Amino acid sequence: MPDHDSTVLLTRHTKRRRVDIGVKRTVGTSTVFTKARVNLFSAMNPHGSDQDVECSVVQHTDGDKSNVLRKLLKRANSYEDAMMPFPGATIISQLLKSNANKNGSTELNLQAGPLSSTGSEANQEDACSNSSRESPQDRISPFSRPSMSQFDVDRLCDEHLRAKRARVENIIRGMSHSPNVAIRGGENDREGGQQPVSPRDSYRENKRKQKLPQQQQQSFQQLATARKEQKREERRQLKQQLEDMQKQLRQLQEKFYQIYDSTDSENDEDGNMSEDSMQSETNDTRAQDRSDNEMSDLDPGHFLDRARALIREQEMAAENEKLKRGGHLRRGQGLSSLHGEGKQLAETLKHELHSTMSQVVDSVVKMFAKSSHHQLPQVFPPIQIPQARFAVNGENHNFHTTNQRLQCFSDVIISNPLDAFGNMHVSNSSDQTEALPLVVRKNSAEQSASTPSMGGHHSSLHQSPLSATAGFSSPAFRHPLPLPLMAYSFQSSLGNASNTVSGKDRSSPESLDLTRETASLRTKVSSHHMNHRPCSPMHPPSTTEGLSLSLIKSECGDLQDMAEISSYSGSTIQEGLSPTHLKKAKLMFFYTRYPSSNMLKMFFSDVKFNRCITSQLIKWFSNFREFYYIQMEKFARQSINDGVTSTEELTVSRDSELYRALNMHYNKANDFEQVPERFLEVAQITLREFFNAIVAGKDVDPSWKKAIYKVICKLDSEVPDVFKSPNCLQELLHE
DNA sequence: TTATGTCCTG
DNA sequence: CAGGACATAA
Repeated sequence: MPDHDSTVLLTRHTKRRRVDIGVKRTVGTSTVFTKARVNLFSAMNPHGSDQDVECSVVQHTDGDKSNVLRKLLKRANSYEDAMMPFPGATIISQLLKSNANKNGSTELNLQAGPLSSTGSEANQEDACSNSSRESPQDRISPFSRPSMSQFDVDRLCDEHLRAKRARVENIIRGMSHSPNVAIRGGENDREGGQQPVSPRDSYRENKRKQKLPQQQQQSFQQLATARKEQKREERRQLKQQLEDMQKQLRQLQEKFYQIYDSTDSENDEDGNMSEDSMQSETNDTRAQDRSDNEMSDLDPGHFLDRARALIREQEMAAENEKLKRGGHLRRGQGLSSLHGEGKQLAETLKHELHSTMSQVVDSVVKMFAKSSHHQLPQVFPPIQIPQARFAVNGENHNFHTTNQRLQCFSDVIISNPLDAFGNMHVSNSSDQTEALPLVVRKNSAEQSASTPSMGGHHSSLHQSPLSATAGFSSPAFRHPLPLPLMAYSFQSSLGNASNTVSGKDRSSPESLDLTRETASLRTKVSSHHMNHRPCSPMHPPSTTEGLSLSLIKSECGDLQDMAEISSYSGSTIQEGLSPTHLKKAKLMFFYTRYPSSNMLKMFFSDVKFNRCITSQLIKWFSNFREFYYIQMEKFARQSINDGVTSTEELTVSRDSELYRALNMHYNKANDFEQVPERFLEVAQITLREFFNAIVAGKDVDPSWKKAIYKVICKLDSEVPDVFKSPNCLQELLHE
């Protein structure tokens, strides 16, 4: 039984019919949650022991899930944290690290199972480090051969091996500039090789080395050299690409500066602006020098860094441009023609710049992803480096495919789906037809640069619900103008995405809260239509939890509907209901209390109807009626209390308080001056109906209002045709 | 099942 | 005003 049935209704005068039926209501998880919250937080139900047990179980699983999520988030954060101190760290090393973490966590989670209470963070960390500590002994390579256990043979191989290993490690070190990874690899190395070893240790070491049979070693050598070649080749390609990019950028910058010059010559107040542009130019050259220097020691991380830096520079330039334009605008000294021209050019340039940068970043990322895809599995499995920590319970997971690794990688990165939306939409920026606010661009550009696996590489990702929603929302974001329903659609896309992503758990309290949050924010988004984020990114844990657990039941969450919505993005038909529509609906309520959905479609012809719009409109009128009937009941009771005995005394005029209350609700600004007389009549009839029913004591019947509703629904009048016009409000209010 | 409506909550 | 739970008619 739901809580309000048991608690609230006790104190209520009006009993709902389904109070009785309520017994039938299944004890769904959601009600259990509600109950659990009541139990846990209000301690209002000290005797519900059975339910408490149930609740604790459910709560537990939920807690575990959120633990997992928190962990994932934390890992994602720690990934970013780790990135920060080591800007030179290669993506590969980071990838390895994140994978180590990721694998550790997922493995353990699988082990522990969702119901286990041991899935605590500390436990995981312990297990992780344990596995890494014990891995040298525990690891069993599939290539190991028992016949290599002879001590002499080992010794013969030893030096050879050592040389090879040194080479391999050089390669790895060349790839990874990350100090921590390098150090860790070194530690591992010293552990086994360079320190003076006791016989026992050396035995252990030899035992470990047996895991590399000679044949394997030979092929490994070949692989290493082949890989070197490959890397050189890719290096060349990347270098060339970067040079091309830089060339393009320089050209674009020159265009920019031409504009600067043309305006600067006319205005000497822009000294600091020129300085800024100079600075960015010097930054550019300096950075270029640096990158040229590092070109010989190329690694993909630098490409990304470089790309990011370039984006920032371009954005700075663009911003300066914008500021300058603003300045000119303010001064407005006959520059209007030049200004318009320049602005247009600037817009074009900005767009070009942005799309170029996106392409470049994407291609670099793709390159990198490809190279890592090829190289990782070849090089790393046989080498004894920290991936040993992947081994859990003697099982070696070094042989995970790169796809898996990348999947994990991206999983961690996309821990905040909202950010992911942002990324998606910006990585498609070739579609972008209008300049987005710089802040947004900057943010997302950086993000897209820092999420390499999200580029074209992960084709499966593009089939995912996430991308579906992104694909849906990006056209919406492209229209900065009236998109009030964006919130609605956004919410539905969230609901849909999470629905598909993680199954059918739609009963967490968080999800409810999230829904409310989005709901309450929805209207805000409506009025500030460019606010892309109904859910604050300030609370990634709750947001993400809400998303993945949530599975908001969304009435319009069908892909079909979303496709409908998106397919209409280009037309003049609005995708959603605006405050204007609400106002219009309220005015229509003066004529009709029970509009049919067909009628609504006729009168809101400027809205693209789908199921969700229809139900929203219907809901509006339902809410209007609710208010209307509440007022009626209130005034009826009031008049009874005031001693009114005959319905004849009950009249509704434009002066009456009842009318004022209603008018205040449906016509707040009172700018609609043609409230039909019929409305007053209907209101009066309703009031009398309520009065009679109450006097007759019918209100003891839980459904006593139904009879009244039946009467009232027949009193609808025709809505004037003016309301069919999309601009009816202007016509109605300014006549 | 779906569409619609009501009641309740926030 | 919106969402959820539920009822009910079609």
